[in-house]
Amino acid sequence: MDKQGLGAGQGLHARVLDSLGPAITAGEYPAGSVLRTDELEERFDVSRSVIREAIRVLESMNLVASRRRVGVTVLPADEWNVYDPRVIRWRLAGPDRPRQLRSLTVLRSAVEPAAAGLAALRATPEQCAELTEHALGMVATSRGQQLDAYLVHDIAFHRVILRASGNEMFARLGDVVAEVLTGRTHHHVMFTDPDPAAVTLHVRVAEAVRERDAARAEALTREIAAGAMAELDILAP
Amino acid sequence: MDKQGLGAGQGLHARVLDSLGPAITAGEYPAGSVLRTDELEERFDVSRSVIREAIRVLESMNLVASRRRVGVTVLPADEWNVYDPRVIRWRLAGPDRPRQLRSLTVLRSAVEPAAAGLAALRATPEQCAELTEHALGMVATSRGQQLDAYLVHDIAFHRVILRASGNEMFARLGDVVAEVLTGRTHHHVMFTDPDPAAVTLHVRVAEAVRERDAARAEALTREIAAGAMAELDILAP
DNA sequence: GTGACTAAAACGTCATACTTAATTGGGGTC
DNA sequence: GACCCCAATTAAGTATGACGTTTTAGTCAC
Repeated sequence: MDKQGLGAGQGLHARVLDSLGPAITAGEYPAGSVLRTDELEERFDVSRSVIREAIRVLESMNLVASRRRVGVTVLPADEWNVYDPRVIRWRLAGPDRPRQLRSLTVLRSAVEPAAAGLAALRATPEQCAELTEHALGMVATSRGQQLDAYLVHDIAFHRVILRASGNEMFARLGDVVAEVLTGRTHHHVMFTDPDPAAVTLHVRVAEAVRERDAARAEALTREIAAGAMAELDILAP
Repeated sequence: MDKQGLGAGQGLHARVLDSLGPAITAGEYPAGSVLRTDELEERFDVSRSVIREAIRVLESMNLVASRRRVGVTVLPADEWNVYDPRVIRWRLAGPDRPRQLRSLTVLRSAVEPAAAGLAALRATPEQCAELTEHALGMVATSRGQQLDAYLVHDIAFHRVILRASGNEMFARLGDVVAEVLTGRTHHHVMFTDPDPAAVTLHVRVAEAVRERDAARAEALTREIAAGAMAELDILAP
């Protein structure tokens, strides 16, 4: 997977970050809470430079704001850079994971159909092949408790769609989709095999893209998205 | 506007950041370029701490990666955290502004209709009022070279829609939309008054939301988005 | 030619001294 | 008693020197 985000990278500042970030996004420090550098310094038993660098990163995510004479104050949640991959991951690991999963799924539902439509227009032959390959992979692993293998193909499929759209903003949501799909499989603990209807839809999307049928690719992807929302009891708008 | 992003905040590290960030996103340092801290230290005439903190922030945006013995290397553009507000602003200020504007407009076109649909279901009476107020403001300022006043209402209108959707991921795109709209007005230098059709559409969206007609709000917003894409010669999918 | 060992280069960490800005509170004036 | 101004305090910001760690590259022996 990706390098940043998971596990305490290397370096002390990353360790501090991976302790403070989740704590803040989990709401352990309510908005307005104050962190003092020297207190953290003692708490983590590291030097000031390390704390300062961690704080700078948190500040760049808009999780905190640092002001002289007052300290580092935690910002309200609606100011956080919620598109930052690490913030997303921290929040998905924390208590408001369900809420976060819903938000992200709604975002997916808006973006992926559009991406699929564009992909139908712009996908390269290689990307079409990848798409077909992963759709077939999903079919092959859709029965008999092969959830992990299925997940791999599912993630890859959506990643290719987003990348093939040719839009960099869409492409960058690949990690988000991966997190959501992983979360769904592992948390919502699906002991049951995937919905066959969803599997079929993926195959048909791959077909539509291959045939350059943008409208159909978009509509089919919208159906996939509707299914994902239904799973989370989100009313279909 | 927002605190972070514009102008060299306060503090030396912010000044370094506002010099390096735009340079990197502008492609002045091709992917793989190496920056050495002591070189930067001398170049900006600041201490190591300052450089290191700036580097940490660039690293958190995935613009660079720092490795021992080799230095700070610039990452390829497709790894950047393109949703970071500062990255967005830097890129909009740089040479690939047109490309960036297109990407963001396509993103808007995917997100805003969905947001409008949700807003119709969830907007509070206050938000409905704000919406109407800004739509009327747009009407009032749509003639006679009042582009700046018009822009204010336009931005506010779209911000309310995104916020009223009740989805935090959508809400956070308010700044992006603001940048795009501002960019369109100031760069694409519109000497002409806004398109009357677009103005009318905004009024009708406000109506639809007030009347809780999600489908209509979504469809009308889709029309607005199509107009924005047409302005940039993006083929409507 | 292959292997291991060594040396150097760059970032990473620590400790400390000093600077700057903002808040607080006291004292003075009206 | 209310208000304003100034100074003291506090915590972040900056600078600097020393040392640790990792990675690359080069050399030397076999």
